[in-house]
Amino acid sequence: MAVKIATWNVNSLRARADRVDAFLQRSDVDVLAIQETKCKDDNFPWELFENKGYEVAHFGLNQWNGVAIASRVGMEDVQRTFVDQPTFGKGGKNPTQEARAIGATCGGIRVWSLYVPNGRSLDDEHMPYKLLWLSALKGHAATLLEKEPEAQVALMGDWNIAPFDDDVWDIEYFRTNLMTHVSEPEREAFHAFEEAGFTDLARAYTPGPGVYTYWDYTQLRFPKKEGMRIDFVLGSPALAARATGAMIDREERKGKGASDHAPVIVELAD
DNA sequence: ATGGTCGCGAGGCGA
Repeated sequence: MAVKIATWNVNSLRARADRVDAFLQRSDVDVLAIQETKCKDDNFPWELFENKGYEVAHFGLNQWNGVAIASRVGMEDVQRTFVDQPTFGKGGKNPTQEARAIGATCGGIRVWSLYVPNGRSLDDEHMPYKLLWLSALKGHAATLLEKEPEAQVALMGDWNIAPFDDDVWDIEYFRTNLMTHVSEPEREAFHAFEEAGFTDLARAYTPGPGVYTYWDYTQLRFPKKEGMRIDFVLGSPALAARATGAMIDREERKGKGASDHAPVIVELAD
């Protein structure tokens, strides 16, 4: 069965409920990986998905982070946090597992909805956390393929990394201002997934330059076309072999009440 | 105009 899978950082599911509803309606996706739900189970809009025939699994601990998977092709073996997922506590105090990863098997695909730590600044303690988090995730993903080389795995989410210079509107601006998302350690952490056998399933169908998935709310970044490509669907070899198309729903970034991220959709053949 | 925008939740943090 041909399926469509998508990832979208909604920046609050409650604030974006109507937009998510409309997106499901028009996109016809079978699986949606959501990031930044910004809620707990108590105030998660379950009916939004159930009314449309989707099963949904959520992992949210507080008003920050929060990840979910909605699927109408099955939802098995839900897993909250991956093996050896690092913890974080500001100033090293009270380190806790954050709600940044949820996995489930949907239609034979091991789907992970991922919200990679931001890093905040190059010299912030959040940056080593980000790098360690990615290293541990890569370890988990590589283990999946060692156990089952033909496994269909989709690592989908907000990676908070722009892997190539063309993935930001002006690399010199980022370099000059010592900005995150483009540093070599971050890029190496991303490319390690490719070395482990994973492929960016959307890029071949959405070539740059000037193609982005995120635009900052400030400084008129969207109308000025100053964005970043930081949301990705990385597929294992068996999944990559099924990819037939992809699109970035840039229209979703327009208008009042938009998330700062656009959905990334990947089409898979039988 | 040395900021400019969001969301959460009720002041400041996170992005």
